[in-house]
Amino acid sequence: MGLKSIEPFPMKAILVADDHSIVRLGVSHIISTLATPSAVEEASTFDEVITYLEAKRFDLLILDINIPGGNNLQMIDAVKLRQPNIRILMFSGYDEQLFAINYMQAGADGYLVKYSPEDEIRSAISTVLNQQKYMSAGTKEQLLSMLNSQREPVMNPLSTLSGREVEVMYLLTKGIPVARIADMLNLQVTTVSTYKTRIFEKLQISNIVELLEKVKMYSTAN
Amino acid sequence: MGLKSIEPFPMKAILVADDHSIVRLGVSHIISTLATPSAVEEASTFDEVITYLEAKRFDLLILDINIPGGNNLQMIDAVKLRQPNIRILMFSGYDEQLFAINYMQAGADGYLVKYSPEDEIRSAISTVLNQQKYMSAGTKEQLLSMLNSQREPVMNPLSTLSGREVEVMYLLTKGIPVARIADMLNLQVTTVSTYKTRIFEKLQISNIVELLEKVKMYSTAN
DNA sequence: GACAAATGTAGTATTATTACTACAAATATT
DNA sequence: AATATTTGTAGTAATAATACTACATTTGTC
Repeated sequence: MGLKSIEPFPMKAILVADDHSIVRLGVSHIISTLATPSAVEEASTFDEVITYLEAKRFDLLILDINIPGGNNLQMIDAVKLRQPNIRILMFSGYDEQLFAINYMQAGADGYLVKYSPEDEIRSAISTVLNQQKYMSAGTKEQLLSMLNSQREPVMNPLSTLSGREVEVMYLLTKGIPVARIADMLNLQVTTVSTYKTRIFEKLQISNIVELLEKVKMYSTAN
Repeated sequence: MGLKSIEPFPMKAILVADDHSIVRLGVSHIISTLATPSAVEEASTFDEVITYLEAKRFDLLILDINIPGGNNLQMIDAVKLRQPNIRILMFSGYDEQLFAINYMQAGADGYLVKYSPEDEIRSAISTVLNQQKYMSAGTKEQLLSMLNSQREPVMNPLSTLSGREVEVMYLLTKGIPVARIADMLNLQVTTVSTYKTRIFEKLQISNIVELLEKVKMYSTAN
């Protein structure tokens, strides 16, 4: 701790992607309190994220699931394609652990919900920056019980949905019509319709109102 | 400006209510950069807000519309009941100007969307703190055009529905398809469809999910 | 009481959604 | 490895929902 010119901890480059500026501000603020000195850039759309990734190397991307232009699992691939070694910490507004598992499997290094206390956010960022995986206690538990007994008694029906199905399910709960979902995910309308059918089958429901009930019932109680 | 003991600007007390801790952090950070020195408290549920309000006087409440335990217009009354002179700045994740008008009419002093740039958030907070109303350009415009045509007082849009419309609306919130509603009410499908269209027009919505939100927001059930 | 607006009702034409069906690729199971 | 499921994707045909339009009653207003 003497020589100014020798940096034992090289500056880390972090990209914070969220469409809410206060969230970016909060996250940047937390980052500024980390032991690791870091330079933060901010993006508010997924396109901006891509632009940044093509212009400069980053150590970590903190990515809001709901970012405009993104909002799907393919985001992970799109990011890793540009920078295979970047760390990705998903940052989500929903407590839905469901998403967590899917994104982790798709290659994310961590999944953090926005209502997590400040300390947890800080520790999640450090953890992922240090090349480790981060998972909230709840997510970890869910993953374990999932690996453990595959025939658990009371299973969360939402967890039986596949990645794509969860994406569509989420959009459906926002009241977005099938045609527009197809558009957003670059799929045929009939494809989305197939997902919808499968979702309804798996959850044993027959309309959006029931879908909202199910989601409320099984996702809030985390 | 010499005497330490004379405070020309007394400390303001601000309560930031949002279930996302980063948002609270970001807002607190912005507040700390204001000219007005302020003491910030944080709440993450509406119950906590009430508890705070009953314990201590606040100058300003920054309130997330979607806060757990709240999420409806009655929040305003609940707050003003405890502290009639408190200023309220609504902070919302949705851009929906619809909500804005409703909350302003219900007594809020400002309505701010979360994705607003930092400067706008800062200025909104100052504005409301200084006893003025804050509105985004878009909201202002909408409000004006609304006042122009007809200045009806705080109106519950649900109460503008006719008898038949209410019947259909109710069935719709149960997730019952149009065809079956027609059956139940012994009407033609197209008739029910017409009601549905009129309901959606009156409530300014475009799908069932939004219908449920409206009903939740305005139903006195809470 | 006259005229305007709101309400209850429905038809036609168009658009959106769903039911089936299919099939390759990825996973899981034996 | 061989076989069975699940998942991601989409086409065709059928069904449901909507946009417009229309019109006779109420209901409200000057």
